[in-house]
Amino acid sequence: MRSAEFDRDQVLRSAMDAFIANGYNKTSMQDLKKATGLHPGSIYCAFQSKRGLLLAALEHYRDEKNAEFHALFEQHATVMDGVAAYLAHVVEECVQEEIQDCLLQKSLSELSRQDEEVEAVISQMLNQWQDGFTQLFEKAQVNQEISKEKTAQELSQFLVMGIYGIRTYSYTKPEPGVLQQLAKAMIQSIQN
Amino acid sequence: MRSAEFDRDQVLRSAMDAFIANGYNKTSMQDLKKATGLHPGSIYCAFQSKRGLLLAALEHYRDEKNAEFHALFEQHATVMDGVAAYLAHVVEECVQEEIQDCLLQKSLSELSRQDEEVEAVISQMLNQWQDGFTQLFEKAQVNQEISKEKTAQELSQFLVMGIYGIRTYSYTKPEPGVLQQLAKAMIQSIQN
DNA sequence: AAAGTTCTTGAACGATCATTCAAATTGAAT
DNA sequence: ATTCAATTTGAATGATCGTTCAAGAACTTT
Repeated sequence: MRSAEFDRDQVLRSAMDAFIANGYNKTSMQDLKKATGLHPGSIYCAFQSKRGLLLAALEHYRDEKNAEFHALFEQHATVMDGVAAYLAHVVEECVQEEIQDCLLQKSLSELSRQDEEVEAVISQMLNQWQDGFTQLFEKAQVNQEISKEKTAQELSQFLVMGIYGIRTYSYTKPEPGVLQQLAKAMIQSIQN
Repeated sequence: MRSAEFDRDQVLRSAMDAFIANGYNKTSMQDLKKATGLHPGSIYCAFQSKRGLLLAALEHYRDEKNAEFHALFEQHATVMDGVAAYLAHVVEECVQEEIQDCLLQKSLSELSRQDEEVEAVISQMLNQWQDGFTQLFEKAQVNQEISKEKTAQELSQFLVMGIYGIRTYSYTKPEPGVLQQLAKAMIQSIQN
């Protein structure tokens, strides 16, 4: 056997960035070659197709964000502190000059009516992500940090909706501070 | 002079549907020919380019939705009744089997980093739409229907964020009822 | 009815797309 | 050092893209 020469993580990170910047359909193999340093043949050898590379990039993105998620919530004593920090992080990503969309949200919007399998894969990833919030809200309710007026699942669904909304809102180039205000309003709504 | 044979509104409606179904980049001229009944030459004569057709379709969509907007709010005595009906309408669109995305939101997500002019045009349209909500909330505050704790603009921004979020959430194919619950939670958050 | 102008038609264009594959190169095994 | 198998390379492929344009059809005016 002879092992591949490229660094798989580095290639996937580059592919991720390219897909985020241009969207799936507008990212050509030439773009991917330039971004990853891999020639078409190598990409097809390693990932079967452009679509296969997207699926691998999606998994890589999921894993990266999952690690970020848990690292962030371990840094905060209360769940709501963590949620506030999480939303602040999302807003920070949105206001950056360099593109920092969510690969899952962007790909889902683009491909939801175009590729049922990719749609299902992304939906599952986003639901797993939401489940992470659900567990945190359950913990917060046990600790009497937040009320049990709404179920933990209802709260996580509402939070996820808000994050989708904030990310989309950022496309309309609002004045700086509007996104922070939206995040603040989301937290208030959850705490009531 | 000789007037064009096609019905402009009908052509734009067909183009709208095609762009919503496939996204801008994945809607080919062949698709548009099939959808509109117009041959490539006619499309280029009337709209300059595929991009020009998109811009015309966006305006048509804006006008249609604007009419819907005002018609709906005239049917309801209170502003919050109207908002509830509006959200119910959005949810209804989202759960339909046939595609009913918002052309503005979908196009903005796809083209925001790809075409600055289109991005600006869509952003302006969405801001106008938001301004409609702002005026309604101002009216509701004057009528003491809702509190003045938050400004009308803050409320409309929050509502628009929620609608973006609900539409995106619907891509993940949630159980029926979840979207209604999100809409209900949005209204509760606004009324507090 | 004839002429003139405009719209419609659809084939053709160059560019670019995702993908393939045979040749060249490389690393591991003998 | 030599052989073998795998990866890397990048040119070639067929398909499809948005766009153009010259010819034909149709409406309007004279």
